[in-house]
Amino acid sequence: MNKVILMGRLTRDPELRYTTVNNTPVASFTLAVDRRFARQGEEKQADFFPIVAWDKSAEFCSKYFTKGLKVVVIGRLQTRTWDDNEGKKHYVTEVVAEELHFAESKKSQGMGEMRPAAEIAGPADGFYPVDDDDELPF
Amino acid sequence: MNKVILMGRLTRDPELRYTTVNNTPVASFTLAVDRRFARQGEEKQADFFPIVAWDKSAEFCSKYFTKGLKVVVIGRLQTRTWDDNEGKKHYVTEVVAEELHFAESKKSQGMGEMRPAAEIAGPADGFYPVDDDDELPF
Amino acid sequence: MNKVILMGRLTRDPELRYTTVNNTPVASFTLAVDRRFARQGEEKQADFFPIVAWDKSAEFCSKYFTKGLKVVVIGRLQTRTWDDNEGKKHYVTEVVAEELHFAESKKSQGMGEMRPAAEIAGPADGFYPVDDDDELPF
Amino acid sequence: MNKVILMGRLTRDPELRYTTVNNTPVASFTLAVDRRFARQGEEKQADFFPIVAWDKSAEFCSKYFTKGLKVVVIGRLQTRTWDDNEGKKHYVTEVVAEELHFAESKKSQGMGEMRPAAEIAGPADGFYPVDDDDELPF
DNA sequence: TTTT
DNA sequence: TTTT
Repeated sequence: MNKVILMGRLTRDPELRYTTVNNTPVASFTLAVDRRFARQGEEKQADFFPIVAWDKSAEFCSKYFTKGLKVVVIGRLQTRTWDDNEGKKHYVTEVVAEELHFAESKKSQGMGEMRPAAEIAGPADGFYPVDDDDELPF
Repeated sequence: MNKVILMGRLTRDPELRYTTVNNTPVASFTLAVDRRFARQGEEKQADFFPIVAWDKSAEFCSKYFTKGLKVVVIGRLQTRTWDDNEGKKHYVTEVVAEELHFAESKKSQGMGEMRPAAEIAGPADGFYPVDDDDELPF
Repeated sequence: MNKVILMGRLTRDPELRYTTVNNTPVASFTLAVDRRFARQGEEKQADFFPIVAWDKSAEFCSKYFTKGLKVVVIGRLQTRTWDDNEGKKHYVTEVVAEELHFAESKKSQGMGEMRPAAEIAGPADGFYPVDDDDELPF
Repeated sequence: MNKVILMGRLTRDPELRYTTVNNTPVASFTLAVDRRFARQGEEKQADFFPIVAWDKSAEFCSKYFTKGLKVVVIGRLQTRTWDDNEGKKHYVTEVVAEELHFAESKKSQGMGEMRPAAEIAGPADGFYPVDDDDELPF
């Protein structure tokens, strides 16, 4: 069992790429999540987490998510390693999105009513993403 | 382990009461949670869940939550029984709130900027600051 | 957003049925979830929640889950109404399983190694259950 | 909102330390979380996440958790930076434990019956009884 | 650098 | 008996 639920704001527009092997869409962005309200009126703090979305959800992201938007990400924690140019191994912990939701009405963005976003899943998964985002009326 | 995470809107203002024994504040309201977007373009559906909050969180609720507001409730599922006037036993499943968050900016309610809601907890608990991570000894 | 995570024990073997319309498999059982450890050594308490599983997961349940087994259920809360024989409306809150996991090794049940159970989903959903439970080596 | 739920095994005994400032107990360990069953019969994979627990829960950890034990960790994701001996900044994402549960009976460890683990919380917090629901005023 |  |  491995479940993560985050609510926060995009620090930038999602970046959409495609895997070289299967041409699978992958989107990535960073989510700024406010820490719990500190009582003594200290300055507001946030954590920044890398989010990865695959396939339909990758496309969904890059289509509807923009810098500053408040969203909910439900997914799983995953670790990835990469080697820097000195050949040193680095460990990155990121959230693989399984569900994406809007967390505030987007009138300010001219997108009308808020609604739950599509249910999504990764490519290495046994189940496949729903495409109900295709029916989103905007 | 028993954890529930819901995002939805209050169907009415929270109702604040006090226990007869310890005069503990208890707030209750109903949360309307939209079902996932129905594919065939059916009418939008929602589930309605009874939420109970205690102590600080009870007071917090009744102070800042109002009918129609979109909030996130994190808590635990619990079952309660009560007897109706015919002496029949009824079973109610409700969510005992452990954390409450605003899920949209509340400009319309004249509260300015959105911010993370107070962290709340059970009756024997209070607010507490969360800057503990500064002290990591390694 | 609507997410529930429960760990507990089956109070009875799951009951498997089929919908009259599509012949969709539906399994149901009750999960006994211990309340948080009370400090003063009071008697142990539990809550009892109705769980519903659909399709592949329904079959998975009725095949591998038995009375007394400790499992983790991840899913969503849902409300259902039914009318009793006096024509009175009743509201039931139940958990629709989306993922099922074993929570303890099942040597005592003669099933060898423990492993994460299949990822599953409901029938009214846009995505469909994985069938990796077919590859479970028992 | 920031919630993580993980089930996995300790890769080593927890390490208990104390902050220099307040002498607050801090325990840390790594949790190996199996990835969802790989379909093509690939070798089993796991992710490894750093867990941090404070105060009561730190002591609880170091007392009852041991290498190889299967546990459930509920907490929040957090980012921390540290500088290596070359003065380079490193980013670590870790899980701050808010609740800890045993996920399997521990007969092999000579502890008799399995039971729900103690509920734990942040530094300014303590244990608390949870029989509050008896007092519902309605 | 990892657990069963 | 329900919210936008």
